[in-house]
Amino acid sequence: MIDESPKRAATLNDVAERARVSLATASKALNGRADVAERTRERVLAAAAALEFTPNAVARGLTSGRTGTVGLLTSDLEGRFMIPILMGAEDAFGAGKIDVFLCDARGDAVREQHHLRALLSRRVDGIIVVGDNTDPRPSLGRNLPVPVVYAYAPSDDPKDLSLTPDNVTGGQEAIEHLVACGRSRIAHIGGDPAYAAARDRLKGAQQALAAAGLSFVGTPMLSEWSERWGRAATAMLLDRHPEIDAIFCGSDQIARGALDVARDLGRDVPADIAVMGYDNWTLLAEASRPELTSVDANLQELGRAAAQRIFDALDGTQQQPRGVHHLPVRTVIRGSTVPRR
Amino acid sequence: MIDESPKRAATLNDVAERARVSLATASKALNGRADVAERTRERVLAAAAALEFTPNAVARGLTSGRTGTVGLLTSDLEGRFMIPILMGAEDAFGAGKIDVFLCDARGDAVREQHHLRALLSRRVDGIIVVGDNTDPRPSLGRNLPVPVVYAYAPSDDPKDLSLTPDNVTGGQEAIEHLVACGRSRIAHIGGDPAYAAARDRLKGAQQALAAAGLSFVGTPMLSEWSERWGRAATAMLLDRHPEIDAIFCGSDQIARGALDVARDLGRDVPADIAVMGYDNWTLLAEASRPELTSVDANLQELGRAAAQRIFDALDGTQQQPRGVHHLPVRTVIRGSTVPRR
DNA sequence: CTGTTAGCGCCTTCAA
DNA sequence: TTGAAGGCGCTAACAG
Repeated sequence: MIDESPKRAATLNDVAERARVSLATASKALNGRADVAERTRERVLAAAAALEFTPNAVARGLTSGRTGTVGLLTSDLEGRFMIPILMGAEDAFGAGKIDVFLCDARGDAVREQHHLRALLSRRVDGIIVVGDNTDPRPSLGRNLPVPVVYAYAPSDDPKDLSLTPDNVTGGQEAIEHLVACGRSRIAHIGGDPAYAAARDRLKGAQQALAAAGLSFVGTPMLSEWSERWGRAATAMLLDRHPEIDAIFCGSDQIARGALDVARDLGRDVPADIAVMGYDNWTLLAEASRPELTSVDANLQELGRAAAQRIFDALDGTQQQPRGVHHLPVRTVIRGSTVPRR
Repeated sequence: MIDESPKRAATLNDVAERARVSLATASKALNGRADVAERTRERVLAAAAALEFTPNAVARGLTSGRTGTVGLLTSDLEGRFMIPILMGAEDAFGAGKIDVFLCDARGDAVREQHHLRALLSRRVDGIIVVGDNTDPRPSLGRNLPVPVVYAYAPSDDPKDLSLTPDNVTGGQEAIEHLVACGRSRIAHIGGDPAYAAARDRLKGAQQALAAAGLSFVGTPMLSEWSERWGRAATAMLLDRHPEIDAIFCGSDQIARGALDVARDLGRDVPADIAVMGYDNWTLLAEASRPELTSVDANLQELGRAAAQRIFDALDGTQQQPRGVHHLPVRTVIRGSTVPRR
């Protein structure tokens, strides 16, 4: 007879009774503790199996104080940056025995506060706050009862721990790569200058140019994180400065627009003009013609690191580090800067 | 003196002591029950506020049997389809007082089983299983102790409840739109025929064509869900059948490739050729030149619906529905099929 | 080795 | 209107 109705989950008590032992003994047996006779343990395990016993982590958490649970508080799930970070964190935790509460605040402070309360009431062991840009964001506050790590968007409170990609170095590396490819007449098309990301990448690029005894051709153009802007800016650029031999773009979307216009105008990439993107959004980078060289922020690694910090804080052995940490990026080279052999 | 170290969360007992009432009274006062004197209630609330008391949902769940928690079991977080579904579900739940456990099985059955155990041990009130394609997937099994809803990828067990977009109707609507735009020499470039999505969309398209007394120009070409394939197929198509006046593509990526090649070959879109995509991935659709008409699967709505089914099951009032439900799609019209005025 | 007992934090009867 | 007591499922001392 197959029971199709959802059944009540078996409890440790049920197991104990079936195995004809006390509740405590059943607990010990199932938790693999030494002070249980082997035969007894077998009986208990058999009973547990027969009953499809699933230990109640909720009850367990009540006693231990640990729930084996962390909160992931994002400000915009849709954002392209959330996902890899979230994956990295989920990955690092999933390896162990921790589950992740996902909360999307939709960029709304009130909703965020609401979710924070909910997470605390569920007694999460830690919280990761994920932003969708690298501008500092308001801190959740000090002395919360659990460790908090800010990922991508740093907290505005230096007492908090924040992990964010190193956009300045990213800009540097981009220019260094272009220079290494023999380019010297380089232009820049960036994203919205209201974003720290746009400014930091530009800053790094300018530092690297100066170090190489160069400077940008024309004024760096910052406006919008869009393909459309990439197209418009490239058209202007090639019109005013036909001599440029490389464009460093502030995002892959912008770069994609640049590629399209360069092609329309009959310029060969990378022979005439090298084009670099930023973010290494493979979906765009690998679908481009030619494929796009881009700077990767290692977001999955960043998510993993954030999870690791939570672990560390839980172990409590180490002093919880503070401040904003800038994590390394890496340049992924493809056909838009180096011709295929 | 500011305490910077994480502090122990206050318990109901602390509140009761501070308010000089019994634990039971404090509980009643905080839960807004009637049988508490107004002055007493005020004292309790004040004490709770002073202590920043956050009720322990874990302990509460122990007694009530409900944890106010559901599991979201995805097979591939990266997948483009997860996110809107996940958002819809998170949205629907967030409106109430339910939090979501996110688990990414990485497409691995073993890991999925592992996560399932974890979710059950945490006594989630329900589970949503999200797939990244519309092919039937193995059921988690019958008579689990909680309600389960399959989203996007249906379960292979008809006794389960599955919500999946109606790709056949989507294909129909696409063709109907093209026909309404006055096109009659229509070709199809689809994705990987190993996917039900590719076959279903084609099937719907053929039905609609037949209904209009038409048939595809050339043989429908199915191969890969990529821009590259869109480019290659379009080049072949325009070479063999220069007379075609519309291309229905199985995805926005394919359509994007088609647009690019049409432009390269000097064809005007939409004047000479109308191009339709599928999925309404705004990132691609709105960045195209011209912007791309596409079929939207209403995934966020689908996620919301899945959440709603969990709610219904929890209320327990209604009989849990079963079987595969095909949810409606909608065509989003943009410049690639209808010229801007 | 095994079982008894006391909580973990909260809610819910049931008396007082 | 209040408070004492029991229990949710489990673990961690202690005794036996």
